[in-house]
Amino acid sequence: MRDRYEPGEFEAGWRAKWAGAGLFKTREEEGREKFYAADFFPYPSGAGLSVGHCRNYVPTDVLCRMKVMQGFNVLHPMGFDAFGLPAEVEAIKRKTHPAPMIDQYAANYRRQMDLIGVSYDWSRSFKSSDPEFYRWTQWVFSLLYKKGLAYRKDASVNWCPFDKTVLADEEVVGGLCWRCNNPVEKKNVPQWFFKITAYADRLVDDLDGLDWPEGIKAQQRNWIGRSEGVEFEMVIAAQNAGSTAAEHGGPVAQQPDDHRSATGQPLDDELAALKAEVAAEGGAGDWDKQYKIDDITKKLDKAQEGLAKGTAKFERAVMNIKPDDSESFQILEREKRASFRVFTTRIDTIFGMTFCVLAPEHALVAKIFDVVDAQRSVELRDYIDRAKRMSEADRTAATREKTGVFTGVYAINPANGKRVPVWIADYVMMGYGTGAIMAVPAHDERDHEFATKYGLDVVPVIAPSGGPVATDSNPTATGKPQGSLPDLPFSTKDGVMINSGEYDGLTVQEGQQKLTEWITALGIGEKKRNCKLRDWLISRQRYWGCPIPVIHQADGTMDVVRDQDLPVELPDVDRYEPGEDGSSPLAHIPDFVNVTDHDGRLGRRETDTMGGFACSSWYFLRFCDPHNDEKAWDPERVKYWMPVDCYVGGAEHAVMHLLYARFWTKFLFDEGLVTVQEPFARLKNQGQVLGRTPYRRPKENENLQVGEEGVLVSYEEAKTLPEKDVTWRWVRMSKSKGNVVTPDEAVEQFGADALRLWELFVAPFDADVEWTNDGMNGTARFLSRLFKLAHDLAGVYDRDWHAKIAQAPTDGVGRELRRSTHKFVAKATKDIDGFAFNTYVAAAMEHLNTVNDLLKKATMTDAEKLALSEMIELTVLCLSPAAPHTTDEIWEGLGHKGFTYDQKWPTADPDLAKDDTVTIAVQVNGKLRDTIEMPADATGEQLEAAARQSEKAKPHYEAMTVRKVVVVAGKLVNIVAN
RNA sequence: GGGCGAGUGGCGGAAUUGGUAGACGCGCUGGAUUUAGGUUCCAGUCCCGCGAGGGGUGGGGGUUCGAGUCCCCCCUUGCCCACCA
Repeated sequence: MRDRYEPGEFEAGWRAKWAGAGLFKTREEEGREKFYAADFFPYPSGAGLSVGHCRNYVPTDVLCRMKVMQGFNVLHPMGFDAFGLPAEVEAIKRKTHPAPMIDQYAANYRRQMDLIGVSYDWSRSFKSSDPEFYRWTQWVFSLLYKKGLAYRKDASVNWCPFDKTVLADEEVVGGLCWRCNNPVEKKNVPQWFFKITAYADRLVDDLDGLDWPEGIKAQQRNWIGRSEGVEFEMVIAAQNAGSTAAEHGGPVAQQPDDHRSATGQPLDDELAALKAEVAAEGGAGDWDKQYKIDDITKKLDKAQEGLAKGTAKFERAVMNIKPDDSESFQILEREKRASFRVFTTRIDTIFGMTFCVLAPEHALVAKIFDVVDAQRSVELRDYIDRAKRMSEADRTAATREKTGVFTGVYAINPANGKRVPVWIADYVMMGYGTGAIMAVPAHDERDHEFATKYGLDVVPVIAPSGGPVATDSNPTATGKPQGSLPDLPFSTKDGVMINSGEYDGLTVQEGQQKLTEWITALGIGEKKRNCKLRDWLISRQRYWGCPIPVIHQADGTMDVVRDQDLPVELPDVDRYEPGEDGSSPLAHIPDFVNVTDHDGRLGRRETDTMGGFACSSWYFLRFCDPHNDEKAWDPERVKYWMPVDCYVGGAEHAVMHLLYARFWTKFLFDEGLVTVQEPFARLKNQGQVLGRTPYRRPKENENLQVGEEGVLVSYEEAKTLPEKDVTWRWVRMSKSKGNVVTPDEAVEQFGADALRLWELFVAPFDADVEWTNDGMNGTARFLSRLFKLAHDLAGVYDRDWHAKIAQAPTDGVGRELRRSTHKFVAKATKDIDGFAFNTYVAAAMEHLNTVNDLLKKATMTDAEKLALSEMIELTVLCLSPAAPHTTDEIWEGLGHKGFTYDQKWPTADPDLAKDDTVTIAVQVNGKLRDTIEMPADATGEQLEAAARQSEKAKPHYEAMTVRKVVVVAGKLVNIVAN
């Protein structure tokens, strides 16, 4: 047996033997538990793998290898996310076709993955661009289409003029394209969407049951952005066409409204009972009951058609418009109830509404043109046109000052009957809620900024908790008004209502409930949940993607391609560049476009393709049954393997891939095609690997991009520059930064197992790493020590140790060896399961150090020889997942045939691992003064007695009175004295 | 601005979850072996102090017999989201 780690001599040989034996072929044997682990579906970039990718693949591999040894049926597949923009862009740049290019890149990825010994079952591998795969992507599309969850509509979409493609919302980062960082524009074209919003509630609610990093769950919740509030109707009041700006928001005489009377309508018993329950519970927080109440209320309202609308109460509260003879008013009258709806999460602040804002795209804006004078109409048009032209980036720039324009019309605040001016401003987004808001400048920063700029009223209606504050409507309250309110605006929910009529004094929570009840009873509003999440824009006007399987008929209708006619194959063409106008290249291929459907009708194929995230939304299902050409999968196979027990990849996919895959899985669950509602039971994000990257100072007259602090240079150039002009920064490894360390070079220099161990050991799994090769010296050294130890013990190794060791004496060095061995077995098992790979490797090193120390004391008794046999065998097996080449080499050197991968994972004996003496800390007043060795099972009395004997501790309390002695079994004795 | 996280030797990081801070490794220092070393082995390595001892986990307070760990305030920093009503 070799006595040192010489990776060049044996590692490649073992990889060949593993492949030859089909070692990593998935087993589906009866009577074993299953374990499905997957790494994120990688796009095979031309740059190849870096040591950063390995930080994803090696830990998963270690876990899978242990699970195999523990007797699980393990599914550990790998495939390639071949379709999509990155591949197409690269192919265009290299003036080649994406298909052969991707094949070449994927082959290189596979070569590199094999090089570091990852145990993928390549017999299950596929690329998303294989027709045998995307046939079923199209099939899922057709299922979604049939359920109304895939639809086509004209949409203002994110358009990247540089990449000439439409982007999903998730692909727009700060108004810039996620791929090329160019500003994204708005463009109005027909597009395909998946109705992910229909699943928004479940996508939020089901996060709770997932073993995922909390940060990722929070990001998904935040992205979906569910919020609960009230949506209600605001009715337009007119004003004189020639009225002055001074009238904006000017107070009008308040009508003595009786809000509560509106709730006095007859209620059915159930409703009354529910309300009583809510009241009994303190009245706050129980949304489920609230929803029930709302439901019943709505039904009641419908049953008694017009109850609310027909009542005088309603007329008084809502149609409280000052009679006025202006032409505009008459038009509005004719329109009958010109109105708009607003959404608020703070209905409790409704009395503080001093104006309303419509998004420039709001439908009501067109009507307003008709009722305002010519000059104002020009102003409005001008503002709206400018808003439309503006890019998303400009419009949403956080630093931008708010702009807006008064429409000339007013709406009625239903709470107090006051007229409030209606403005148009682009800080209100058409895509969220109703595209219109009630503005409460006292308690909303954005509204406050706007109100300040345009001189609109600010009326505080909440006083933070800490005592009632005197107000107009409650002048006798005990608190002093002056200085009691913090600077406006503030948005606390921990406060009481003021300036709110009969609601004064209620807490925010009480107010929300009462006002919601009131506005619901009034019939102009109801509780509502809103989401920031929008439907998933899936179509791309690009070549390199999965074709959307739809045929447009001559009569303007659409048909989805029949299952038996799938796949709609991507035509093999020479030219596939996108058109300048944003049209799909497929649209220019007559053979593709013109189609005769199964009924013999002439039609036109849909020429859009799907964005790459469609493929990655179900590939993990295909791995369960990858070669099925009858169906996308056999439900039995998917039922067996799903869910993915452990899913590993980078945190950058927190919202896109992971949200889409969850959506498809839920949809397929609803269709009865899969048995799980969630695809990934456990998710782990590895930390990023950063490479040392040189930047030089900008030269004179050289402009830096915003956010850049220097000019990126190559290592070669950095060497030629004076030291003071170069700053080294840690930047994520990428080809473009020139800071990539490849596994190829690391394996060449240090060996695959040294690389694997270093990937595990370098830092906690989820921590970012500033990569240096130096550490691999340490892991290679460790492997050499392991070889040396095995080499030296080969002569005493008795492979029948197991049968004999029970009879051997259990004391001295032999006992110590066994203790260290079993401690390591326990630690390795626990740490691998817990993704604590760094401490797993550290424990192996510590164990080896202990063994080497013990060996110096050993006299090679029979008992010691057996303990050493056990030690070397179990140590090798427990290191097999991390350093498989090395352990197989040693295994063979010890006289075994086959692979450690096929061996049974050792089980630790807790009795053997247990210490029989422990070091007890002797503290005086919490300060360490001495340590004493005691039997592990010593009683508290014995510990205290021994501690009191300590000569080192005595001087520190002799002169004092001992007040108490704290004894912690197995840990310490603390003598408290003063 | 919001959400989540993190601050421990020269460096990466350990710490049984409130119980001996610095495991393990890198680097460094000294020694041995070697023709040589990007080799191997041995010893040392938180700071101050000759010493007994003292100080020490970003800073300040608190709870406790005892705090890296829990609570409050502050500072620094990473990532994600960002006019979402």
